[in-house]
Amino acid sequence: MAYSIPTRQSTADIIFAQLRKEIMSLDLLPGTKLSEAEVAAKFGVSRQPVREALNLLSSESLVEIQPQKATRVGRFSMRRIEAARFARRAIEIEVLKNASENWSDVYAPSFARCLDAQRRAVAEQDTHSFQTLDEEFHALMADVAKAPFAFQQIKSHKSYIDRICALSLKDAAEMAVLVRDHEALLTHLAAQDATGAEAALRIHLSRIEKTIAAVHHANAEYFND
Amino acid sequence: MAYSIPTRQSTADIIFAQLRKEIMSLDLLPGTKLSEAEVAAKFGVSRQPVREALNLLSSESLVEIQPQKATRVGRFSMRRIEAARFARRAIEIEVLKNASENWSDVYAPSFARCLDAQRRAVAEQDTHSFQTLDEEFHALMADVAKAPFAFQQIKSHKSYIDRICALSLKDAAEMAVLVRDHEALLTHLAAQDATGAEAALRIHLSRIEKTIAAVHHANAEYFND
DNA sequence: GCAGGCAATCTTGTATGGTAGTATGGTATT
DNA sequence: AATACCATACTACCATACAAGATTGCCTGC
Repeated sequence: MAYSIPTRQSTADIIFAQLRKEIMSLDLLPGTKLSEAEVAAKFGVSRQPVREALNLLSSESLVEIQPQKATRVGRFSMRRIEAARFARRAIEIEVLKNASENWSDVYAPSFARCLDAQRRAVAEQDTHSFQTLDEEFHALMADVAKAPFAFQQIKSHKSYIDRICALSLKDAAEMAVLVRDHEALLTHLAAQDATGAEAALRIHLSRIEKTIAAVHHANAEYFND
Repeated sequence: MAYSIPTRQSTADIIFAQLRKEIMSLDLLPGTKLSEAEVAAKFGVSRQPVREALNLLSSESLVEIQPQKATRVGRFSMRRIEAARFARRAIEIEVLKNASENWSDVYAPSFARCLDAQRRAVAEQDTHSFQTLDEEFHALMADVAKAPFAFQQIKSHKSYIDRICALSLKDAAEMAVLVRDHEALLTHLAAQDATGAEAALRIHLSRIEKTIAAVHHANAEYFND
C-alpha cells in the first residue's frame, strides 16, 4: 500500500498557499497591488516562484494580472458571483436527489452529531466553528449521494462567495436560521422527499442574497460591476 | 466602448494555447513526456514561458507534473470523468428549469435553424460541424435560461470528456440519435415542461457512457484507474 | 499658457545559468 | 549470484540578468 503524501512542497506552492490564505481572509483587500518584486522581497525568494503562484491565483480569479502594468488582488464581480451561486445550487440539488434515493438510517447519527455541534456553536456564537460544521453538513450530504467529489466542486464555488461574506459579520440570529434550514433539509432527506429537499435548499442558498447586496452597497470599491 | 481584445498574447499564452490544442486533439497522446527543455527547443523559446504554460495546463489536469522527475501529458481518470459528467448534468438540468420558465416563441427560429443545420451535418457525415452545432444548441438553452455563463461552465466540464471521445469515431447513426434527443429536448422546452426536459436530458447525457466504457477498455494505458 | 512629445522609471515578460532531487546502470562487496 | 552502493545523467526548480511594454511627469516648442 502507498503511504504516499510526503509530496515535498515547492517554494511556489508555499507562496501560493500563503497568498491565497491572506486573500481569502481579506488580510489582503481587493485592489491591493501585488507586484512580483515586493512579494518576492517579503518572502525572501526570487520573482519566479512568486510569478508562478500569481499565475495560478489568476486562474482562480483571486488576482488580476494587468500585463506589463500591475498585478492586484482580485475584485469581486457580480456576474461571477451569480455564476458561482448558480453552479453551486445546481450541483447541490443534484446531490440532494441522489442522496434522497440512497438514504439509509445508518447516516442519521452523523447528521445528528453535526447538527448538535452546530446548535452549540450558535449558542456560543462561535462563527468559526459554525463555518466548519456547515461545510461538514454539506459534505455529509455529498457522501450520502455517493458523490464525495461533488463537495469539492461545491467548495470551489462556495469559496468565492465566502470571501465576500468575510466582509460582513454573521450574528447568532442568522446562524440560527441556517441551522433550522439544515434541520429541514435533513427531514426531507430522511423522508426521501427529493422535491421538498430541493425547495428547502433553494431557500437555504438564497439567504445569502441580502448579505451580498449589503456588502455590494457598502463596499462598491471592491467590485468590478 | 472598448473594442478590446487586442490583448497582446504573451509567449507563454501562445505555448499554452498550442499545447492545449495538441493535447485536446490527441496529437499528443496521454503519457507522452513533455520536458521543459524539449518543448522550449521545439518552439524556439526559453524554458520559462513553457514552464508557465505547463503549470496552467496542470491546473486543468491536462498535464501531470512529477516534481524533479518528469512532466507528461495527463492521463484520464475515471473518477474525474464521473465528476465532470456529474457537474455538467447538474448545471444543465438547472439551465433547463430556468429555460422552461423563461421560454418564449421568439427563441423558436434560432433552435429550428440550429436543428436544421444539425440534420444537414448528419446527412453529410460532417462530424466536425456537428460538434460545433451541438455546442451551439446547448449554448442557446443557456441563453434562454438567461444564464449564458452556465454554458461556459458546461463547456469546461464537457471538454474533459471530449478529449476522451476523440479516441472514438462518431458514426452517422449515433449523431442521428443525438439530433433526435435535441428535438425531444426542444419539444419539452417549448411546452415549458421542465420535468420532461430533465428526463430527456438525463437520457441524452447518458448516451456517452458506452463510448467511454469502450474507450476505457480499448485504451487502458491512457487511464489512471 | 498650452499641447505634444520625450525620457525616466515603474511594471511584467523572457532568457540563461546553476542547484537539488530522482532514477538508472554499473561496480564492488558479501 | 544476488544485493547494496555509488556515479552519472536526467528532470523540474530557483535565482539572476536582461528586455520590452506602460505610465508618469517634466520639458521643450509653438
